[in-house]
Amino acid sequence: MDAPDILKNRGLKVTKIRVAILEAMGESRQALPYSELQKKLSIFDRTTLYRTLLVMIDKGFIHKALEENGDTYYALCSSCTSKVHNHNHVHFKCKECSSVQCLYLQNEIGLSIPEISIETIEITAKGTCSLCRLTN
Amino acid sequence: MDAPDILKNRGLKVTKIRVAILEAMGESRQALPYSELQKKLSIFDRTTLYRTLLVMIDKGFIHKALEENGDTYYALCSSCTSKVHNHNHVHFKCKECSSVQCLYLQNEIGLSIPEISIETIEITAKGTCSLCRLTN
DNA sequence: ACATTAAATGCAACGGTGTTGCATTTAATG
DNA sequence: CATTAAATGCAACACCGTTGCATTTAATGT
Ligand SMILES: [Mn+2]
Ligand SMILES: [Mn+2]
Ligand SMILES: [Zn+2]
Ligand SMILES: [Zn+2]
Repeated sequence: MDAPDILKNRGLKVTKIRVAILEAMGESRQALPYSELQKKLSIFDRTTLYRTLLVMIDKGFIHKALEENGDTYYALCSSCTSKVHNHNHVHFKCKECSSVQCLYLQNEIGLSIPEISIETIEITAKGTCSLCRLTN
Repeated sequence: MDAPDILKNRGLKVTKIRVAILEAMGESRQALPYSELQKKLSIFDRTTLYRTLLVMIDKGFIHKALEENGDTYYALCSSCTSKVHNHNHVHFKCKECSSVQCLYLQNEIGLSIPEISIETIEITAKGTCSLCRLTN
């Protein structure tokens, strides 16, 4: 299913920038830093990009995978809706190539601390990705 | 041991802003967002604050506990040196009062994924802190 | 195909943060 | 107290987050 259909099915207007964002993120298979989205979508005003990202987060199309050193990495959601947001997966950043990806694992990771009520857990792993391991 | 001694013992010059940062963070017992440090230390130029934070991270005095929505939370290190940085602990943010703290737990949390070599893991938990739970 | 309208867009503008260069000041040392 | 490497303050620039407002556009019904 292509980007315009995805948008229609979820009751969102089909606009150029929304299509462009979905296509850019679908191709890369990885999280994209804001700075790169900005470059790829430089035909659009950055305010429009900013507001579109807000909408697409809210509607469950994308999520923030990582915020680091002022850059924010965005990734496609796997099963979110405007009502239900599920981001209980691991984010991985390669120290070599700086790529960021979502890792969907089998076993859930839980935490329990006395006195504190924990609702969500975010895990960011860092190391060397499979591609960079081959290169070395 | 007070802030000037801590700095001397680690071979750093005792300057006003370094003392002020150590004291501000020591009192709060929590991570402080950059924005708050900026306010508390407004007598200093913000470039100096910026560079001092860089040095103190490098020297193992403080670390970034959380980066979220453009604000960075800094916390005191428990046992880091300029050579060895140990941040394998959990960071917790209360959704009620926005406080951020370091949680030093017993059991280590490990992750293992085929093809990928994981070196470090960062865990951020969110929920309601003990103080806010009492208030509710 | 065309008019209607709510939503989306582009532009301007402001404040905050990250970052660097450079001249000046200061903490440590003997 | 003199020396000097380190730290500081100031200026400057780029980038990001955010908002208001006027204009354009996608969707809908006729
Ligand atoms: Mn993800
Ligand atoms: Mn910490
Ligand atoms: Zn890599
Ligand atoms: Zn709280």
